[in-house]
Amino acid sequence: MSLEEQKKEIESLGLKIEEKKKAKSEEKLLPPLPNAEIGKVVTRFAPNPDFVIHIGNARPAILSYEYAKMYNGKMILRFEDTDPRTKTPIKEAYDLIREDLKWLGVKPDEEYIQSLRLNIFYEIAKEMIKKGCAYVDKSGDESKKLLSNGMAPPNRNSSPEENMEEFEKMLGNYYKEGEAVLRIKTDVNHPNPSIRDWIAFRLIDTSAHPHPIVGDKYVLWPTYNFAVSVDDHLLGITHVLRGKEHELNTMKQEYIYKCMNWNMPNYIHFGRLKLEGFIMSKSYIRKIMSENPGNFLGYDDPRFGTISGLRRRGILPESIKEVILEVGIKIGDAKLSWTNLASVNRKKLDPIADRLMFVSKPVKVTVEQPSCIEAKIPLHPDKPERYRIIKVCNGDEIFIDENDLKLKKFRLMELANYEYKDGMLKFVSKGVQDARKEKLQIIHWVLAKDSKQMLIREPEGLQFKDYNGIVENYITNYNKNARLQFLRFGFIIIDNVNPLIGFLTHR
RNA sequence: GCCGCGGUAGUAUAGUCCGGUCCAGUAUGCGGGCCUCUCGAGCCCGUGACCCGGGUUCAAAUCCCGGCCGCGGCACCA
Repeated sequence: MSLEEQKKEIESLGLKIEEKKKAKSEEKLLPPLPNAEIGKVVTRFAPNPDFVIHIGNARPAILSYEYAKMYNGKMILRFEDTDPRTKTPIKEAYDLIREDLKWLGVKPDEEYIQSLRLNIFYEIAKEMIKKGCAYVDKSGDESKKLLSNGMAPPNRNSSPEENMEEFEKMLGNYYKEGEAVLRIKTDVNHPNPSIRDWIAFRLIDTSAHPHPIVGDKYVLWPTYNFAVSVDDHLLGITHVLRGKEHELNTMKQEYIYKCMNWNMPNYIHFGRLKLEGFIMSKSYIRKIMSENPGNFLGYDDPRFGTISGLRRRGILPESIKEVILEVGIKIGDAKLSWTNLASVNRKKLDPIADRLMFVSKPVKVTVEQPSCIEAKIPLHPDKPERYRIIKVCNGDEIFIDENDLKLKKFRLMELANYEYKDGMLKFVSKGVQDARKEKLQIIHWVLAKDSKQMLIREPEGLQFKDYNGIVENYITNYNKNARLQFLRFGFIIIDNVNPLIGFLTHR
């Protein structure tokens, strides 16, 4: 069978599995959304493009997409890149996030980039100033102090006209960073100090901190809560699915909706999602990568909990989707166990991964047998029509795992039964029945003259456990990213073809 | 410290709103068996949980109060 045919085969198989799984996950429906009407639900996934996304971000992304689909609505991707200074967006991150979403099967209907919408935010800000809902505050830390004591900053009662003039000055580069902010009038006595007249716009010196998309074109930038409220409304978002770290933001945003007389979307806040044993934190990943350059393979290092890391490790997007749907929208935190993800993934991999033999602790032994034997070994136990033939003759050298050799007597899978004596592998009998009768262990093996060296790396926390082993030469029929099962070893993914390097996805 | 929110087996989740059908379902893990020329998959059996203490009630995982534990927020970050 040609490689092309094989691919088709796998695809057709993969599709079947997909269908099977779909039927299953349709049984497990997501709970209904409040106030949701078929055809009218609009959700959004709004990442900050300052890094790649991880499995925790995948939760709002997948749920937003799935709910939109469930209600025949639409889902919007919105890049929230309104801080060129402390959370500076990375130019490449926009595409990397798009790629990760595509891989996850999340297909947004529309896409927006907030840094390209600043004029819209300015217009809404002006409306709010006219309505007396916002004011320009030039008192810096003094205002902060006053507010924390429940008192009004000096400019709080300026007229809309005065504020408009000041706002234009902010826009016109009249003030420097830190000299003026636009505040939303809330309640200076609100029990939570951070809600008291929160800041909607601040000045950022973009000549010193250029934005990756708009450079130094703008100095006046909206804060998260302002930009989010305006865009959620303007883009017609009906349901916001986000982490519980935003609960307070929802309260802040309410003031905008009230002032503008807009209807608030429905909010669903869920808990934090962690993947046991994986690093997810952007800042920590960045830190260890810069502290140990050369020790990590990139943001897609299989030891990281990033989407690209899991992909590179060999996890299937359907597996991620399945566990995310399983976790659902509970407010409580969830620690996904790796065993669980691995088990879900294994079941999806099992029918599509070809089986090959790889000896992780190879010992070379010579066989002694009366004649040549041809082993016809299926590439997959369920598909006996796809196979390779390995011919073994007297005097050939074979690699066997050091632990298996201790068994002394065993069956080489699909070949024959042998006894290890005097440093030689002596032929005993051929039939598998004999092996069964004697309860011989069936072990894997690799014919030396038909083999390749391969490095398999098992991610273990921040380390790799490396296996410098020997694999069948047949592996050259597969490309980078091919997923295989090495018999009695585990599921692997080919990361590099020359030299041969793979990652152990899981056992 | 202050504000808010949670706590079902090792892990994840169903049930909690509208108390009885829950001596708590499912998946995974673990133990055993079957099947299989893999230590994978599949099939079967088993194991294992309502944070603690009070209260309300004929009846509480479900309602109320207190405690303990955990999480989130308290930015000119998102």
